[in-house]
Amino acid sequence: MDFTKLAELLFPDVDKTLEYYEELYKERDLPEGARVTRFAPSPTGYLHIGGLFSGLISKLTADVSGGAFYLRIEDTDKKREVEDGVSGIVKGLRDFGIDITEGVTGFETEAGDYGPYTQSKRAAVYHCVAKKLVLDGLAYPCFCTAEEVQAIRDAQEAEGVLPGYYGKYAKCRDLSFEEIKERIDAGIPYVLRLRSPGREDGKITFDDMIKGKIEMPENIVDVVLLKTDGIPTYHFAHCCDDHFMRTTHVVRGDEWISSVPTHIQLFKSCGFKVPKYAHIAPIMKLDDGNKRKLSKRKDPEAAVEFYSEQGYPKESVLEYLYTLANSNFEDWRRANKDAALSEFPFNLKKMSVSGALFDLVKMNDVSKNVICVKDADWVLDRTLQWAEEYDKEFFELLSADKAKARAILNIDRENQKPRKDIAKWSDVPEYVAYFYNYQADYSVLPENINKADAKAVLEAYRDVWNIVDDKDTWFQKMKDLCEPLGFTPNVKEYKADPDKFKGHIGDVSTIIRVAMTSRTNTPDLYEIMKILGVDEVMARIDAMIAAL
RNA sequence: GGCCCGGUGGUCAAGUGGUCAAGACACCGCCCUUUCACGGCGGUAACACGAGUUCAAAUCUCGUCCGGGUCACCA
Repeated sequence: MDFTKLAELLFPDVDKTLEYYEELYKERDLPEGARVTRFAPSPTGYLHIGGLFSGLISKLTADVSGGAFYLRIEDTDKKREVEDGVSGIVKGLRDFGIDITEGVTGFETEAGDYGPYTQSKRAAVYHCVAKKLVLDGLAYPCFCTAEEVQAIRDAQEAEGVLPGYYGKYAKCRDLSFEEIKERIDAGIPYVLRLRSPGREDGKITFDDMIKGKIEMPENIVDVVLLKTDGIPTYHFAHCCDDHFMRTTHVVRGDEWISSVPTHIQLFKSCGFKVPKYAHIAPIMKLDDGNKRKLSKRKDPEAAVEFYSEQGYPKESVLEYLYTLANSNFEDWRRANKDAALSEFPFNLKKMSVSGALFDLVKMNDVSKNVICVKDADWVLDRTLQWAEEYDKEFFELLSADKAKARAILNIDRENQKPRKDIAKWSDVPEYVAYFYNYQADYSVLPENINKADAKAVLEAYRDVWNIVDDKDTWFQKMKDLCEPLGFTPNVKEYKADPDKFKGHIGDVSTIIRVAMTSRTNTPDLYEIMKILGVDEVMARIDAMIAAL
């Protein structure tokens, strides 16, 4: 067979050579050891938390090596296409700290010397490589219909042999030039297949940077390179793009691991250098006692949007993802409380081999630690940003009196003992609720406190409280209340002989706390009362007295 | 089913032949305390199972079981 004739028949429009592209997309000028990585999602408009994770790992891998990271859009599946599926992804990445400086940067925009970075715009490159493969006798057109391919598969299943288009089952593999030309002239659609050089019982080993050494059967299947419409399959596009974009390390989800033999074979067939692979385990969820991948359809927390809606600061999401990525991150964070995330010595080799369960409780803890050390302005600012988008009513409420809002959020903040009340901005409305539209609920008063005693405490307290008191005076007055009413200001004394007292200072303060807030757990009461103001404090005390 | 990968407390996990098997979250208790918190200290709780190799196995080998992934003109 004259492959030159075949190549011309199949690709009459390809006028460039491989050398042309080799020259166009030069080796990157980077220091020794620098890694080039990418994140390459489909433009579904939806960013999965697993995608964010994968993108983050990819970027970190490049960053710690002084390399490059870019975003490529893999839109070779027309069926999946959605209107502008790119912006949502770019925004999602940006919202959580991954700014794209190379590759696709938004709807119809991109940056960098290795573009276009959108696969649908790279047909010329794929066809050029495909032509070369045909020229080398490593690819051929296949005219089998979907039904025929399925029939082959069914027969193989019945026979109990490896399913797929290969060897003696590959009906179109050895068509003559004339047969091919006849069909093409007749307008019969065809795909381009790899003429796999794999041996039936060949083995291939490769070293995955996360999973380690893996041995697998060599690929023998004549995989599809170009679909009927001339668009490449993932496998072929991966090979061409990662070669010409000069990717050195392919970081991707481990669902790809089983196609590595195919990919390595493709790279070699094209005469390209095989990149290093790092396959990361997916983020899982516990469902009915079984682990499974977080699912776009079933799990709201799978979408990155969820974290925006809930109001998790991007810093928190990032910190949590870091803890999943490298388990020594938490130790590092404790030792470097103020260090920027970028200073963390991320190590691809320390990635977990199997999938971690996503733990929202842990995530909340991480987030509380992030938020508790920030100042009130930052907290107010972020809360307002969140509320403006997701809780308009609350936004209006806070905006109406920012000084008050700031004062509330500043209670017990900016001191040595920060509270950890807020994990996400959607916690704030509830957290500050008793300052606005107060609905009293005295049922929270602990059962060990007698109502008559509570009433007595409140009646006595309403006469002594004074908004101008400093904190020591304020507290002293509360203590002074204790003994005349049968309580003790000394907790130890109470514990030594509980029967001697009606309660201790903690109970007294709880009574007042409940009157003010209808809660038993709040930040500093002294500050709360100052913010409420004289009228409100008196009104709330009176209201509770009346209710008891 | 074939082929890969994995199985350490409820969760995330250190661990690479010799440790009374780290640490974090969650839970419980105590302490501190001028309330609430924060913090400190302590506790419950794990090497999937069975054989081997070895003086010695979470660690190496084999088998079993369980979990995950993948077998497209989807990525």
